Amino acid sequence: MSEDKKESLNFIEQIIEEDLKSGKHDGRVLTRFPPEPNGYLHIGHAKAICINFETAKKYGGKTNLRFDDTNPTTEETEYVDSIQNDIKWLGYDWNGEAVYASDYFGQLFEFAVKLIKKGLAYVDDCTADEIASMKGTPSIPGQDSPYKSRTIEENLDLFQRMKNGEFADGTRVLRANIDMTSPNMLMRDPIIYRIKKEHHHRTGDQWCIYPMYDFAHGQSDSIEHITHSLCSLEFIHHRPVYDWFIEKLEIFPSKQTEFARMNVEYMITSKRKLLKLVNENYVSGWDDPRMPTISGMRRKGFPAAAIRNFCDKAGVAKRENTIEISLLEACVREELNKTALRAMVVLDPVKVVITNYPEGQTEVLHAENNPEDLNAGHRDLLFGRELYIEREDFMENAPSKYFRMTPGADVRLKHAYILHCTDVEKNEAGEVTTIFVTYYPNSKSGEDVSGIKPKGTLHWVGAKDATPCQVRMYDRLFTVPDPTVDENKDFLEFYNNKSCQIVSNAVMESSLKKSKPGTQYQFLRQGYFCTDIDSNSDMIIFNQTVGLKESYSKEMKK
RNA sequence: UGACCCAUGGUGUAAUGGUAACACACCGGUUUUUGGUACCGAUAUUCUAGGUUCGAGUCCUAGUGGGUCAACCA
Repeated sequence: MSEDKKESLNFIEQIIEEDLKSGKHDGRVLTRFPPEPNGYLHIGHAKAICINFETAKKYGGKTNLRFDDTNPTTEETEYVDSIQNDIKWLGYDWNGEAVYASDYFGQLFEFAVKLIKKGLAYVDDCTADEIASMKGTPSIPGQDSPYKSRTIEENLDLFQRMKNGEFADGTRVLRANIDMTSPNMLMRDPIIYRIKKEHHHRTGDQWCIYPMYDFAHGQSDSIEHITHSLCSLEFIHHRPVYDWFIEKLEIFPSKQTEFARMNVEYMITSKRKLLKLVNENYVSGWDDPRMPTISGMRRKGFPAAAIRNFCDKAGVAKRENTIEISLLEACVREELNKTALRAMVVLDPVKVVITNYPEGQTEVLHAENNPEDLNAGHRDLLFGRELYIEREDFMENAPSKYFRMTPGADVRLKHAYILHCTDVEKNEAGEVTTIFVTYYPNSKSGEDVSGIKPKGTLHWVGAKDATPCQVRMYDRLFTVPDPTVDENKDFLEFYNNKSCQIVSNAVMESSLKKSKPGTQYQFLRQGYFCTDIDSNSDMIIFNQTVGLKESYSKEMKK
C-alpha cells in the first residue's frame, strides 16, 4: 500500500502535532468529556464525545469522563447513569473511573483561600441585582464593588464563615479580583463561589458553598493534568478566565481550544426545548426514535458506528455550520447495508392467488440473509398458492416505466418465481381485493431456465407464513430544517404531526417472530428497520430507521 | 457604542505561499433476481477592495456579512 496521499489535519490536530513536536507534556495527550449530569446526551454531545475520544486515541492518549457537578440544584444521579451508558454504547471507554468536579471541592476551596491570600479574591455582600448593575454592559465598563477593598484577613474570615453556613443563600459571594473595566464581561470580577444550602447528589450536605463553572472547570482540568481541553466556541470568552486562574494559582497549565459545535438539520439540541417535547407529549420520551438524543437514535436503529462516522465526516472547524441530515442518513445506510439482515415485510398487503399452483401445496425457499455478507447465512421462506404483495406494487393501468405487477406483464418474486398477472378482482369501492396470476414453474430463483427477464422484482410474504406485526414509520420531527430560526415563532409551530405513523396491518415473514429488540433489518425494497423494545410475544414492533434510496419516486415526479 | 470568533460549490470539510480537492446532495449512465448495493460520468466553490510577492484561498490593512459575550447556569 502506498502512502502518497497526505493526510490532512483539522486545526485541533495541528495544534496537538505542534505540541508534540515541541515536546510539550512529554508527548502526552489527555482530553476530557465534561458533561453536566442534568439531562440526556444528544447529537451535539456525540460530536463532542467523538472529538475528545478520537483525538486522544489518534495520539495514543486517553480521555477522562468528568461530571461537571457544581450546581446541586439541577443535577441528579439518574443522568450520571444514562450518560455513562450512552458513551459506552457509542463505543468509548474513558480513562479509569468516571470522575466528578465534586471530587475536588476540598481542593477548590483551598485554591480559593490561596487566591484570597494573594489579594486576588474578595467576598462581596452585594445582592445579585447590585452585582449585575455594577457589571456594566459589553460597551460600558463596570464599577468596582464597595467590598472589593476588604482586607485579606476579613475576606478569609468571611469566606470561612460562608463555608460554615453562617450566611443565608444569596447574601454573599466570593469574587475574583480581576478588572471591572475589561472589555471581556467574564473578566469583570467573576463570581467564583456562591452559597447554596442544598443537598448535592454526591457530597450530600457536606458543603453549602459551591464553585461556579469558571472556578471549577479549568482547575479540574489542571488537577487531572488534562493537556488539551476541547470545548465549543461559546466558551471562547472564558479562556482568559481559564488561563488567569491557572496562572495565579500556579498549577498545571491545561490549554483550552474551542471548536464550532455541530448543528444538524431537523435536529434541535436546546435542553429546554427537548424537555418541552417530552413534557407536552409531542414525543413518547427522551428515547423516542424521533428525538436527537443518543438514546432516541439508538432506539431508532442508528448504529453507533454510523454516528461516529457521521461526526468524523462532518469535520471540525471554527465556523458556524449546519450539516445536512442526508449525510447522517447516508452514514446510517452505509453501515446498515453491510450489517443488517434482509427480510420481507409487506406494509400494505393485497392478496395474490396463483391459479396454476396446486391447492394445498407449499414449498420452502432459501433466501440469503445479506447479499453483502455471505457469512450471514440463509433462512427459509414458505411459498404457496396464496401470498401477499405490497398494494402499491400493483397498478391496473400502468405507465411504461412501471416495472411491477400489472395485468399482462411478468414480474419476479424475490427468491421465488416469476408471475404473470392475469386478472384482478375489486370491491364496490374500486379497491383491489385479489390479484390473479399464473406462475412459471421453471423460473425458480437460482434454477431459472424460463428465459424470461422481468424488469421488476417484488418482495412478498406467503399467506401461510404471514404474521401480523406493527411498523412505526418515522419522518423528520419538524417541517423545516431549523424550527428555531424565526424568533417570533414557537418552534412547536413546525412540529411535524406526521412524524410518526403507525402501520398496524403489516405482515412479516415468520422468521421474524423470534426477533430480539434492537436487531436491525433491511426490509427488502422498504428500508432499514429495527425491533422495538415495546415488542412482546403477541406482537413484534419495528421502528423505521431510514428508508432506502429511492430513484423510482423521483422518476415518477418527472 | 466595546471585545472576541468566523467567511472556499447546495451542505460540510481539505488544500500549511506554487494545477482549488474530498464527502454528502443533485443530474446522467453501466451493472443488478432489492427501482437497494457497486461502478462510471456531469454541473458547481475561494465575501469585497486595496497591499506584500515571480506567484495569494492562504500573509497584511480596511470594508461587508454572520456569530458570540452583560445567570449567585454549565
